[in-house]
Amino acid sequence: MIRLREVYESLLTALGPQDWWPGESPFEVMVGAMLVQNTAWKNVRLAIDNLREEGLLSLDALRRVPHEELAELIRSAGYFRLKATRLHNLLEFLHDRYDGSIQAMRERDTDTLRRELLSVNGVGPETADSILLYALDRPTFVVDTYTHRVLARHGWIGYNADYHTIQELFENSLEEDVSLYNEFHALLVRVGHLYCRKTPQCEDCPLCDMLPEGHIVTPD
DNA sequence: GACCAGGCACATC
DNA sequence: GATGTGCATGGT
Repeated sequence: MIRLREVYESLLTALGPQDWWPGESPFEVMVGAMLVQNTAWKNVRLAIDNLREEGLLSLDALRRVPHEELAELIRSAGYFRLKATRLHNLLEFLHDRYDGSIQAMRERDTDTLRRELLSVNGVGPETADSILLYALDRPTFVVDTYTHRVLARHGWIGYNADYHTIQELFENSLEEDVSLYNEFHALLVRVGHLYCRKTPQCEDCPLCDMLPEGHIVTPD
């Protein structure tokens, strides 16, 4: 049985706090969550920098930008036409459902918010949970490619484990703590970048160190 | 020049 | 329900 708390402590000791989405507005976090889908964060930052330079990191401003123009501004984030459409879908949702008020969203319960977010075309489980955790401070564990791969590689879950199962694993074995979920997810992405890419770099991996002697990390 | 990255929706079987 | 495919840029 995986001791997630120990995994967390190991990662934090080895890698330190990741300080994810520091000093950014909830709205900016939402935009980032949409743009980062299946994309390197470096490319997303270029796109967000463009939006910031144009003064477009607010709902009202961004809603007024024509589709073609928005697509060009976020080109660096990849899938730019698709993401322009999906971003507009989210913006219209925020406007229609909450009159653009983050405060109004904060007053809604987490389950309802998650259902509503998932109803937006372009928002899937990870994007919804990223928004809930990183923009709205809800104790919702975010499961992404690295969460799945890192746990599976070290034999803690099966490769066929689905999103909900992995999320429950975290939420059931950890205390409900926004800061903990925030940091843990960021650490999993970081350790994934460093040691658990498609071609594993297991040497010096803090998680491989936790495994029994002679344990072989399984390939994908 | 191939390979990869903090997904998601949709088509087809 | 499972499996396959399109979407696209920029870094390694």
